[in-house]
Amino acid sequence: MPISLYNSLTRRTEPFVPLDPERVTMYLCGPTVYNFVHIGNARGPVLFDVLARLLRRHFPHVVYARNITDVEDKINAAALSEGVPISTITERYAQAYHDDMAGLGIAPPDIEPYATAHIGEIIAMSQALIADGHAYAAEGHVLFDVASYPEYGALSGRDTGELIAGARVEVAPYKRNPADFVLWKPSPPELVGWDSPWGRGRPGWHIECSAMCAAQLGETIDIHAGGVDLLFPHHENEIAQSTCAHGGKVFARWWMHNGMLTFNGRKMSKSLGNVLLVHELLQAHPAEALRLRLLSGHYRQPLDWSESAINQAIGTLDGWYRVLRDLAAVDIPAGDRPVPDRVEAALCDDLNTPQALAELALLADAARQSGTPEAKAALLGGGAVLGLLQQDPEAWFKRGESSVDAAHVEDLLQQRQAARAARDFKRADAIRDELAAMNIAIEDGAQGTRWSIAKP
RNA sequence: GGCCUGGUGGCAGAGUGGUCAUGCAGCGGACUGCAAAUCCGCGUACGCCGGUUCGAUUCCGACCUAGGCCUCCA
Repeated sequence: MPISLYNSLTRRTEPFVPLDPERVTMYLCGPTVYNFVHIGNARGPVLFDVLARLLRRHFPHVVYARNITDVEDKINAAALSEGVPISTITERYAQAYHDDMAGLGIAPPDIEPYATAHIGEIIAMSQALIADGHAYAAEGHVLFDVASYPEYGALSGRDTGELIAGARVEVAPYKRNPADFVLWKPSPPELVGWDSPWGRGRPGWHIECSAMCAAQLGETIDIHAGGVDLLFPHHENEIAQSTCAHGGKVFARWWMHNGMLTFNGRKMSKSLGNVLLVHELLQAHPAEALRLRLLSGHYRQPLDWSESAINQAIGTLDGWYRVLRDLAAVDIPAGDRPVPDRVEAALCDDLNTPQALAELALLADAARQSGTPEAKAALLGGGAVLGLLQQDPEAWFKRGESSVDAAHVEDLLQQRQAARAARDFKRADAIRDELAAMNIAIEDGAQGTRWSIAKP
């Protein structure tokens, strides 16, 4: 089944054909580790995790890199305000990031390059750009000369003249052109810095990704992904740097951009301060519900986040897990869960996760009605490619169980059963009310009475 | 101001030139001691106005409106 992906560069959905089918390369712009990440930051990692899994099913060798930006001015600011070295900040938040990603069921990338481990490459790339007339040094800075690259603006659909006319870019006296951007900048003694041909300094943000891509994946990569907010200027600048540094070679063959997550209709961002942190959400909600919500809209569309949206996701998962619980006796070995064609087809169609979820709902329905091992295997297989339905159903329904006294619940259920047998329904209902007050929901079925946490 | 996306039933959210999205919630019925779950059934959905067409939610144009980027940002 061929994969088609929308390419931001051509603005069309095109059949995905890697440069080298034996080695498919993908890069996602990772976090700058100066703070906890919010749920909007997690949208890309979740989506491109699903994409990486899809690619791995189609190609024998996929190299997926997601970087850690561990040198950047915001890190410096955080380190300064806490009075600690930047490594204290970056190590703390890189660890938090890993915890958050794992919490959301995101598989680690194959490679996780750190910017500070690529300073040599960054300097070398800057030197190469200067040597070829694409960059210049001025007052301890190195700047990319936008005028030297006529294709600049191809990704974002802007032309250089328009950018200059925009006049909202920083105008610094050492810039030849207001649109020129920094590759290297000087560091005062109190800030982290590395020796370079231009004095002690630190890299600009854009070139870090270019250097890490080239070092880890090669000069031309198949897919470069990130949020649309990075499309300009970050990705535009990456293209300019990498293309010019590599003799005009195509930098990334596919550009993929996920839409923004909004909260109350506004983009969720640290600078706006309307953020919901992943590690806090993970404490309050089941991880799969967060993941389902992130996958429930098409990746290129904006997606709004709300409490009710999470509750809807929980309701959906309840239904699916109920099917699995009813089929608990049917054992499906982990290796015997094929990916259903219709789920695969949806994902192959430009990663249409909402369609894949609709297919999953139909599979759940089929499994509920037929109860066959094949149907259960299909449901599990479909869930797995989306990172859903990975838990034991009992665990799903009894999450948060530690807060209740299970023995006491069982005791009450036995008392209720006795009352029912004696046709003392008033007493039975009173016990049910008592359980409800304890946040326990019960269900009488052919196999006896089940209980679960009503609102974990 | 420039560039770009969207506006689908109570909510979420795909998709398509001409019978179906799907999920959550709701309503009616069956089942159940009653619930829950399950099963059956239900709701004149496609911003507004024109145009193209035998036929448009789907194509084209205008308008209204929401959001993103143009500055750090996933």
